[in-house]
Amino acid sequence: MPTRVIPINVKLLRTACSSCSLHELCLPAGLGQEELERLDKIINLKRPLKRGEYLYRSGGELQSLYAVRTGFMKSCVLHDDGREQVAGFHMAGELLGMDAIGTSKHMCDAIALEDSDICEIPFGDLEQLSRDIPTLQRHFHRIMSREIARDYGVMLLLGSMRAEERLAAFLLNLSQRFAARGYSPTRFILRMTREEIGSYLGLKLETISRAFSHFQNEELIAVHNKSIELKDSAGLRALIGQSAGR
Amino acid sequence: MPTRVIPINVKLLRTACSSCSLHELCLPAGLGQEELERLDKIINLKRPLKRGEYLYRSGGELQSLYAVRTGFMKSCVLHDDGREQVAGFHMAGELLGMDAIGTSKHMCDAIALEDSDICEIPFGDLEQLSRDIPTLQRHFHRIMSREIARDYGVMLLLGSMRAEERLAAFLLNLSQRFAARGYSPTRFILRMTREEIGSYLGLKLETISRAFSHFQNEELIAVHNKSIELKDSAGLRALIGQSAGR
DNA sequence: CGCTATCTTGAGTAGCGTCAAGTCATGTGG
DNA sequence: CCACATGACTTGACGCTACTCAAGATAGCG
Repeated sequence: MPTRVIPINVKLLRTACSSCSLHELCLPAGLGQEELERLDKIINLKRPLKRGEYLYRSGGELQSLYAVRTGFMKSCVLHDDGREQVAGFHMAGELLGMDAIGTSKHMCDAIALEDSDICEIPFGDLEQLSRDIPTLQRHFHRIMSREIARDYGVMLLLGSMRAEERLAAFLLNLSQRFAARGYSPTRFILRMTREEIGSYLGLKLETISRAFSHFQNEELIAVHNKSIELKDSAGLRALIGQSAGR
Repeated sequence: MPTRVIPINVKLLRTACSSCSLHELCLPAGLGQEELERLDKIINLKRPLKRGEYLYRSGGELQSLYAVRTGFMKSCVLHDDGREQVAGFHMAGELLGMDAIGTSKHMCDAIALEDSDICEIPFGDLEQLSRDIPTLQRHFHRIMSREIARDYGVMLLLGSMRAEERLAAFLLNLSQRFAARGYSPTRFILRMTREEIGSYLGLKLETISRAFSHFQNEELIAVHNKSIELKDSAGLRALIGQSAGR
């Protein structure tokens, strides 16, 4: 028996938003059947990404926006001097690449943290279609706006929270996003390393590790390697804003 | 002689993007004459804001987006626990309020840092019009995307730069934005307090003050109260990325 | 089964925050 | 026009948080 999967013809592969369990979370939210089919026509399913593979690279030309269908991605901003920072983690139903519309060049790398399926949405087609379908236009604007709102939240976190507050906020945010996808809000697997969490939160990996240990001692969470159980979400929530803050 | 200016009828006041010196920086960039006139029809000039006045408040319903015509604004994100952080400073030609499209509620306060004139763009009208005018649609998307890209830059700054790097990056950013508006890139007046700069950069006002003094000793800048002269922009640029970084 | 990446924990330190005192600029009312 | 009040800024001394460096444990992968 062959151990390799037969290669898939990328071009011909058609997703069907209409049959995707995420369609109420993702770009097509709110569309009717006929509109869904029109959207389906412009969307391609990319070759699945293996863990560690790039979806796009900083500096690359914007072709498409991408939606995570399954899996887990991160985006990393790069500074000239080689510094690098995780700007976001993306799970199923979330849209990537919107930072590139302004300049037509991606300003970050997008990398798979686990094997992932990605829907490709050619941007020109999307703009065209959203002129015809006001609901789609409206929802696309909402998605971009939510990204801005999320960024403001991260800025608040980075600029005014101390280490343990940041980590608590991060865990609660993950929990809420898992819940929205029908997964347990209290037990989940971290797809990223301590270093990546640290990078996202503006902290060093040792600080993340210590904070995990401390939360565990306080019985707020249970950690075993990458698996997390939130044992006292309310406690975590209470922890945010307690420390005087900067 | 009356010392008070005669009140202006807010509703009837019509701006004219076509005659605005900022129109190539602002929303109408790239539009033709006829399109400009259609955009003019949906835009109102608000009553001028006095220093300290709110343009909108966190939690308020989204009605319109706003463009700064003259003056200087800040937006402040509020955290439940009362913490507050400056999320951005906005100068002429820049658009405010895009964070609210996702939820229909503003997630920050917008406050005038000096007397300012503001153009009001009813959001529903803008969506409508941008379906008719692809150039406008495209440019609106670019503006939202640029806001996302800017936010990523701020996240990088907050997450991975030390105090003096942050301030240097901030000064260079202001310089470049003044230059784009035809003002001197090397001499300008800070419209905000040290505390507001600190809040934006995730630092305390004392740290800002010390960094200014240090830059002055190094002859990178000259500071007198709120007026700044950049004496060695290259030096400031070199300073970013030198210190080991986090 | 061994190699490597990842994680944990400890000890020492640097950078920035905190607190405090004092200067300076701006505006107000007498 | 000056005296005074107020807010903004500067500077110093000290302390705490999170970083750095280092050693060892653990897990995942080939």
